[in-house]
Amino acid sequence: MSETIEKKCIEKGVKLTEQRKIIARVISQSKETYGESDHPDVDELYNRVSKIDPKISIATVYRTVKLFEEAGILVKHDFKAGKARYEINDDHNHLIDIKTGEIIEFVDNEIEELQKKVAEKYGYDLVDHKLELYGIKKKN
Amino acid sequence: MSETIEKKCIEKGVKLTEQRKIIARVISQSKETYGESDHPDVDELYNRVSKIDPKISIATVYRTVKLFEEAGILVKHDFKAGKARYEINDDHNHLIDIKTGEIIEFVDNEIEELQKKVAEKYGYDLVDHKLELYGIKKKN
DNA sequence: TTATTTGCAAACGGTTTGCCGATTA
DNA sequence: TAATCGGCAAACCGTTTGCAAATAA
Repeated sequence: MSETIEKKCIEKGVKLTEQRKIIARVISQSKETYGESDHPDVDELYNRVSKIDPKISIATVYRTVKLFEEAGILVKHDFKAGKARYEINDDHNHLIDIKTGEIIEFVDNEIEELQKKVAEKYGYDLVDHKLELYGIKKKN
Repeated sequence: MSETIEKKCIEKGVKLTEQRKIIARVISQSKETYGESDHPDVDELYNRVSKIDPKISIATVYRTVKLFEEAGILVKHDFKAGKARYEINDDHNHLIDIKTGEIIEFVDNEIEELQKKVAEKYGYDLVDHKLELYGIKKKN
């Protein structure tokens, strides 16, 4: 599981340097290591990467995530503007707990279908979409 | 139509100064003046406001849109991170043309319903949502 | 070798803030 | 009058970039 990004780099012809491999692994393993709702920002990524190789600079982290994004390997989120988060591009949506900040990932095919229909209706081909739900946990 | 924001300020107990009135009007009238797909960023807002009263500072524009947002009058968007846009909070979604940047507003009750269902499913009350579709215009 | 990548530190750009005089209730 | 607001300029902070050294093809 945790070499997904490296594989995709090879597929897409992205050169794999030592630094990029380390960054790729940190991202790939983030959920396994930190739990399902882990969505580290670039700074946090940099912290984790630093533990493996303290010589990697934050500029390299920024350059690398941007590179991976441009290759379609990662997607960028701005849940809270001013601090970008990147994660593997596997096309799910987010339900965000506005009290705790917890992030739940979900997929819903019905919604997906309707989105396509809306785009069609306006004469567009849907190439991407972003859906974020913000909620408060029910007490029961 | 174009005093909506002022009315809401009164309802919500937001003090209306001269500067705030001008900013409110510029926002209220943006679509009438600049067309349906007008989504000015703060800088552009500042430009338009300056034409009415050149003494209003950009700091005031920032403080005011934030104030209106906190009062629930405006919503903030970060379509392209790094440049916030504010518009009247009337709960529509956006279809964005990735080639031209054109922004189409739409509402779809079916999608809305499904969103609530998803939140429910995870034990949440939906309090807000953000849906952005990115598309390319079909040639036909 | 030739091209690409990295680390460093400085620059950038949108946004916020401290100060203090002006305005408002 | 007491409290809030607004203008200015400086600070802030996430992100990008120019440069020279290091690495890869």
